[in-house]
Amino acid sequence: MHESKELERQLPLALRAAYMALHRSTEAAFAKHGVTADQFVLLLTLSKVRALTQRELADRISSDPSTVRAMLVLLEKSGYIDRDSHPTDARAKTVSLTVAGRRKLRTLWNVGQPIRDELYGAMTPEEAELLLSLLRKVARSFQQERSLS
Amino acid sequence: MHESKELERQLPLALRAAYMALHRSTEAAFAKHGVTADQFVLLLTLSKVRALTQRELADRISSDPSTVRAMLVLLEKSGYIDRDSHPTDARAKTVSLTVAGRRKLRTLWNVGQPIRDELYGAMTPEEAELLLSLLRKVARSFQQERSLS
DNA sequence: TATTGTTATACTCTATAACTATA
DNA sequence: TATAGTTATAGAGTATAACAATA
Repeated sequence: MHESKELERQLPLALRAAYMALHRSTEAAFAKHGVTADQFVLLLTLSKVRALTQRELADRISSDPSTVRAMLVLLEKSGYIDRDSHPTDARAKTVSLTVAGRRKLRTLWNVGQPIRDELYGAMTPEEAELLLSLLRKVARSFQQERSLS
Repeated sequence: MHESKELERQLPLALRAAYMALHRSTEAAFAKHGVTADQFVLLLTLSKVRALTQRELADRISSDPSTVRAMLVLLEKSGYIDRDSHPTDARAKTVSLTVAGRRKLRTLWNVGQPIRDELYGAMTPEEAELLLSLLRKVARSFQQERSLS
């Protein structure tokens, strides 16, 4: 009873603190490479598929079309992504990595390796697996709430 | 071997997705109350102690003095916090909640209850406890890295 | 009618560097 | 010398609303 009241307060703050720590480390590591942590997430998301529309991209990185556009404009200026007209939907644009974008992503992946080592060094593989599944439960619980409205 | 490579990629993204989902829900819930999710975290942090300096506050909410100052200026304008000169250190200021700030925090706590219900509804109390301890391990692993520099 | 993307706009958070005052 | 806070400044993400073109 009493413990759970405390837990209730601490879990959201702990989630924030853990993310902030990760985000800050990533931001610092990427600073000299001219890419933000969020831009890295966008590039990484693009690398897993051939191409996405801006709307799909916004959903996947937990953002919105307006924000994604602002990020894409910056990334396009840096030459890391292309925006082409969609083959079947004339309203949409397909976003994809350029060759330079793929190369940059490989560099960033290596730059971020010490951060991931730090992360996984703090727990066993079993704990990491468990954490992953719990985090997904958390994300899913809010997505359901979102789709209700 | 191969699974762990995938896990390695997914855990940071899952942490981000979970936090973003929480943050977005919180932001939406607080929007009509004129307070951001980050300001709520600041108020909540202040509520747990009598008073803090701006430097201490920055550390506790995983931020920096400049950002904290910007937030405090807004919160002071809204009448939720006071900044008084520190009793023994003339350089420092002590930040504390006003009566209005405490009242606002109570309101915000209630407004946020459905979000926490959503969060805890997605898992058992044991899982919540486990998630909390794993998130703390994550945060601690990066704090150590930080203090080395 | 609904959806994709754009544009304009405003706000918040972030972060660095130079600075003052104090320890 | 180091630290607490301020200030100026710039940039990046967030988000809403109005809009055009298309489905």
